[in-house]
Amino acid sequence: MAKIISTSCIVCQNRSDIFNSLGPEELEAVNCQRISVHYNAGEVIFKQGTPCYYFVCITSGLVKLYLENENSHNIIIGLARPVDYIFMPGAYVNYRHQFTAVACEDTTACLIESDIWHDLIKTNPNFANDFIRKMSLQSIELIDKISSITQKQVFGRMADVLIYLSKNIYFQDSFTLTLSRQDLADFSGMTKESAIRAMKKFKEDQIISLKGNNIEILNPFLLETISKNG
Amino acid sequence: MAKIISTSCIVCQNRSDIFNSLGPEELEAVNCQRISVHYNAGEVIFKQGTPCYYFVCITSGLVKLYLENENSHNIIIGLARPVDYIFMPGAYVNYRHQFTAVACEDTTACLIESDIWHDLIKTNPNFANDFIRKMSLQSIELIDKISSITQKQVFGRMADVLIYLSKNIYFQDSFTLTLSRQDLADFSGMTKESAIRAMKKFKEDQIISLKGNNIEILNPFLLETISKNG
DNA sequence: CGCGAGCTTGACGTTGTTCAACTAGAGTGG
DNA sequence: CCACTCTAGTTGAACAACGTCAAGCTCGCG
Repeated sequence: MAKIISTSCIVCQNRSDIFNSLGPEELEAVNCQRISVHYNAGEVIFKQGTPCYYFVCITSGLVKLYLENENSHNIIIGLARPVDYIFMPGAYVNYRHQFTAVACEDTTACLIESDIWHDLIKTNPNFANDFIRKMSLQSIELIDKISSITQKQVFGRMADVLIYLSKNIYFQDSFTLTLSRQDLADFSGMTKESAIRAMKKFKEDQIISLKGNNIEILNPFLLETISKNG
Repeated sequence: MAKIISTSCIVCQNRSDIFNSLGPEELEAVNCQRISVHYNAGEVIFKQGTPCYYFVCITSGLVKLYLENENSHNIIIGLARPVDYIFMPGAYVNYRHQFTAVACEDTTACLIESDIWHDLIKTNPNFANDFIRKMSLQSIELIDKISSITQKQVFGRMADVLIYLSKNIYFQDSFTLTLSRQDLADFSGMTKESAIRAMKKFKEDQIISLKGNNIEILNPFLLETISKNG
């Protein structure tokens, strides 16, 4: 976790889409203020329940967002990738983090003070509009997660997770997992053992190929069917 | 489902809080355009998957918002009460309803065109700010729901629902349910039978009194404990 | 080569669903 | 006014899905 040097927001290639509606002066204001940080895999970016002062924009790596529970297993409610920022519902409500963020891979992120963010919302209607759109997308993802976890059984849930990973995280049918089996389990709301058994079944049925952390979806159509039928 | 006459938004007592940041001209613009509608208990206000043109503000009654699933049971993701409006994440994304809304009691609502709403967001920063705060609250509710349903067993989940109803819907420890047992089950992500058994247990343990649809929480402290321990 | 963390597998137990039967109350038509 | 029906609620028994537990495995690393 060390501060690193990086280019200005104005020319940054890893800038989140949300900043596209900002003019050069606004971007410069963000740039002056931002803090760029490197996290090693496994390091905590922020903890559930702690105050939130910063918006976190991911410029490289992969971050898991999960709900902690002392009595029970954790549950991953989302992943954040480069060109994404981490949505923070608490930033407008109780100024607390609702969930914990941990780097799954080595990750770099820019921290942007929420004051600046709030100012931009108030002064730039397009930024506000894009922000609302992003929050809406996030709500839809949460609703999808509720639907998946409550209305489907293990195979359907695991199918959802594999589809999500290939479409929204790795952008390929074939990918090398940087999440552990425990993470997959937490993401699909089941135990590690159930996750492993579900994947084993998919492998036996030739729906995926699975060698260690290398996954290839061989039959996306069947996987979709399993996802649909629960 | 008939159009009814009602007072202007400017003096309306049942107006949603979100409108507090509007000036008289803005309120008048909303007023000119709004459509007031009465729904009988059980009537559908809008269906999951259909286009959304209106924001729905509840002025009386109670509305359940739920995810439909042909293979599986429905799941209620929220309730909307007077002085609330129904959040619609689709209004900024795909212009489709993500869930179905059905009146649990006789309900009146004002429909407000989303165009007006979008204009207000763009022209009135305070309105935008309040809207973002409301969406944030909604996200937190969804996260809480995920936490409740995935990290707790039936008793914990039912405790959550009873606490939610008393604190956020009926505003009393003693209330007459206008939701069916099936609704309670859908709200806590379990079957009707499990819901009934959980309530029966609470009754036996003197945590609640239960006569038909009349519920009184006798031991809120114990109920909180059950909620915490899952 | 040995250690340890994460992964894998099987046996078993628990939770909660499913199914089927029964009850109570509300509405309907003879 | 009384059967009749229909729906929501209730209960018990059987069953399936999934979690728990314990043991063994693999692979990277010192």
